[in-house]
Amino acid sequence: MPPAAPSRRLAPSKEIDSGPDPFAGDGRSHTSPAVDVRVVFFTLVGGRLVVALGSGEEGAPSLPRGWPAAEESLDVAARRIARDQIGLTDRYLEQLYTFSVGDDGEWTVVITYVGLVGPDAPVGSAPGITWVPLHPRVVCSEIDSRVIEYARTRLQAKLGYTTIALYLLPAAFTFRHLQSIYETILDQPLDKRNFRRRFLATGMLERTDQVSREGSHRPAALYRFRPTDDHERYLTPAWDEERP
Amino acid sequence: MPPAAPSRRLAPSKEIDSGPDPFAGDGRSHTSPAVDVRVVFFTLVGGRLVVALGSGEEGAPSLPRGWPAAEESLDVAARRIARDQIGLTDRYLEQLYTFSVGDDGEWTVVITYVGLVGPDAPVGSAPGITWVPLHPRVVCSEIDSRVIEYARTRLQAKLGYTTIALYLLPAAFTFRHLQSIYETILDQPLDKRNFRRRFLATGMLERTDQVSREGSHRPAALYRFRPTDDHERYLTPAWDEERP
DNA sequence: CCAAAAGTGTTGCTCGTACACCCATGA
DNA sequence: TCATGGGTGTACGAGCAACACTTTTGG
Repeated sequence: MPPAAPSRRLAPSKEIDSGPDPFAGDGRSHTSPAVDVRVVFFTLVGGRLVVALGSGEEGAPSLPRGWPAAEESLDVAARRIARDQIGLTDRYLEQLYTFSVGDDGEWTVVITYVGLVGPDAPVGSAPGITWVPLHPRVVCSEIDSRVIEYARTRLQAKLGYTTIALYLLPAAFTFRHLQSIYETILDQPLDKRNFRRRFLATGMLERTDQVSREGSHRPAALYRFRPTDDHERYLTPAWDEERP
Repeated sequence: MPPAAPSRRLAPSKEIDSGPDPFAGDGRSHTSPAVDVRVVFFTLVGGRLVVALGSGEEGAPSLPRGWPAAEESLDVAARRIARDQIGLTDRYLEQLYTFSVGDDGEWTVVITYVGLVGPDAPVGSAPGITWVPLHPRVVCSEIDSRVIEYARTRLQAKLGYTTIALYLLPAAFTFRHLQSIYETILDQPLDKRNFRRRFLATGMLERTDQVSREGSHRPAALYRFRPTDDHERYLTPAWDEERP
């Protein structure tokens, strides 16, 4: 790869380590970009993965977004956006990626989050939010579209080594339900017996004494996740949390 | 979990989806935080993992940092910082995490990167940069210290399912050398035969016809990585790349 | 010939996968 | 009694971990 031309030097490079001070130097009022936070919230509706979209500037669908309040932590800002715009109080939410967009003079650093909600949450009750299926295609901006696609990829990967599927389920659920979530997100069929065995082997599930009676067939036992919270968090640090 | 008190409303919450416009609303000149980019560069020196530190505001050691130039992409900014401050032109570099710090009125969004350099790079030639071992402790700010620790954790994890060790090695290396890198970073001894077999099984290595003669014992064959670049990149997208 | 690191195979176990039938229920 | 999904066990193969001795060189 070419060693990034030494020409264009918009930021002072002499300072080995001056603290960030974007208002110093040149005459411009700010060299600092805008900062916006966007959340990609998934849930499952009718066996399809759907994402929450609001309506953007000209009514075009776009990811719910906002900017952090003064000195507000990013995680808190993301949760606030989820609460105010989608109506979700507290669900799985994880930072995804940060990048900058800056073609048209609107220079913005975008911090993205992925979230998951289950059917117990009031999906559908937020005004201005529509939940749209990922297949065959989500119509939105190019950038939002790539963010959503990346979020889905990460979700898929993470399903392999965590139990975040928990967040897509109601408190009690059948094995069939659990399996269908994996099948939907991984987009491949799974063997019923192997799935059941492996999941039981983890010891994360607890069989309740209730059953699900629906349809003219044998009722299914309802399970729930054992209340050990060592799911989810894996590599993501707990920084930037809950600074009131 | 408590549903995040509805009190504190520092940012306007009425807007369902106004685009980011940090200069709107209140009378303050900017609600937008400063943005700074910090890089955590690791290498191995004498079998120890070391990190590149510059000297910060009051001469205290701190991670090399800077802020992105106007409309400069974050990845490009991180590479520029690595080049200008540490003297590394092009090495492994990956986004780590973004968080905000904002206690003292200095409100800053910090985007962190992890990088790796091998012994072929001019480590030690950059003025103002010192490479300090991670053990027993790195003396620097609390925040930088946590960033470094998280970077190390991620590096460890990633060593398991990628071949980023490649970036810590010279072009040709012995099996012992390769293994010692894994042992250093994972901080555990590995079985010589199993290690060799598994690594050979991946087909990523190529035996050269050269040997390493050092010490009064049998010379070791030198290997190199086969030039297939499907190492490293796994989940991290290629956004935000090389926008000149 | 001695020290010191390089190099090499086999075995048992664990885990994942493939696969087919009986069970309980409502209609 | 029939249709429908719920629930169960086994056998094979791949891959990983444990483990010790011979080889090649320099001094």
